[in-house]
Amino acid sequence: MTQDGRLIRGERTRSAVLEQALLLATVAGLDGLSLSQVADALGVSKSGLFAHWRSKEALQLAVVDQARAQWTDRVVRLARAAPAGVRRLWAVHDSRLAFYEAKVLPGGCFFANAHFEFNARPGVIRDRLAAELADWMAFLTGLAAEAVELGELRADVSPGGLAYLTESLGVCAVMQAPVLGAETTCGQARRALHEHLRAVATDPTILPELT
Amino acid sequence: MTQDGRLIRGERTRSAVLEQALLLATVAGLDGLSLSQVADALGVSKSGLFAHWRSKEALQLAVVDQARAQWTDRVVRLARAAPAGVRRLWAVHDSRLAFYEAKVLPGGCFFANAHFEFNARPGVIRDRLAAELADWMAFLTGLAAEAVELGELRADVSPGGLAYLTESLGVCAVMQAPVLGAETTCGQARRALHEHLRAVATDPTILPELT
DNA sequence: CTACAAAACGACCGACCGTTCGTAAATATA
DNA sequence: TATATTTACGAACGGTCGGTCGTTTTGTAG
Repeated sequence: MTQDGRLIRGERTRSAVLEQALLLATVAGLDGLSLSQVADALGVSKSGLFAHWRSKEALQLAVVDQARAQWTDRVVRLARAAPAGVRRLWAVHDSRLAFYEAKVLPGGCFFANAHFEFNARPGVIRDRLAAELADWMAFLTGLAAEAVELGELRADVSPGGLAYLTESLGVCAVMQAPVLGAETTCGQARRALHEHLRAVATDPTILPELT
Repeated sequence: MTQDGRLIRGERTRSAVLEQALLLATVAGLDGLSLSQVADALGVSKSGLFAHWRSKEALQLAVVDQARAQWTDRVVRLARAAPAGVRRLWAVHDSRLAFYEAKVLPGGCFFANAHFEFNARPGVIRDRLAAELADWMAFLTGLAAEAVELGELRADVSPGGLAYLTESLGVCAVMQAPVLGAETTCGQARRALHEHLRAVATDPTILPELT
């Protein structure tokens, strides 16, 4: 290990592997991910991967971390710029759809893909994905509850129900993207939540107009 | 071939294989499906499968047919009993969620799983899945349009938007099922669409109460 | 009973999988 | 420069995969 703060060699390849593995996993699936393909794509040896992770499963868990970090950076962080309440909830929805439209990941959404892949496969990975989903839903529910407390949404709005609706529209958008095109389906997801929020907001003009 | 109408041996094993393959595919994925496992589960030889389908891909396409037939029988057919219009749209949503709750398929929803699995994998299977999804969305949109024409929904309701919302809630329900339990998540999906339909219906009492 | 065709089988193939292990190169410390 | 440690490598292993082929069983028709 170096004494200064520079990235040592191992850490550089480690993050390069994770980045590449995330890309491949969103296409081939987290389980369908092939260590040979990851290694070949980076020009490193397959056996070298086992110096960083003791097994394929350990690498898969690290990929989940990588996806979470990317999601936090590209979706959650952007939304924190919006003022708390209904506008922040909308910002999350919007930047999430923008993330899909930007096609950062060739396979659409890592978490959606992984959830359906491990739906019926108990184990460490499914538990981890479940925890991530619970976190995410709690985050959305918290945003909705905040909007109610601020008086920006009608008092009879259920934060959990609104979070569920928001998540539903996002998931469906990425599912239909390959069929209808990401722009079309993300547009539908935007319009649907926009209309719904305007309908349950105390001040319908609080949201920006949809272009 | 027999001269009477009885099922000959080949057809019986053929349908038994498809049934078993559908079960396994919803867990391991349509691509992760193993011919050896299918054969072993039925006590037949793997090589015998190639007498019915020339390749794994051909079997996979047949499994899609099988899933479609099951879906039509367990979801669409039930809904046709409801009167046309908003009540039929609701019946589709309700029987679909009941199908999930009944846990007929151990992996949740075959189509949802398959869509996310093949999201970024062009080819015959993805094209087929895309066609199925297009059919399904057209079906939902038609139901919504019918409800508008009958005057049961406000005239400014977009049939496509309503269909998208309905599909979203269903997909998200099956995605979250392993985390929160199918009953909880299907309940949320029911409540969400029920509220929405009551809000946009010309006569809010047209739908049955939610128990 | 014989003849024939549909159906199923067992053995085998090459390819790829995740994993192990002994060794060599690269980089740090002294 | 010499040493120690991290990092990466090539070769090989057992196992599973989809797929092929020749043979045998099964069920019907004549």
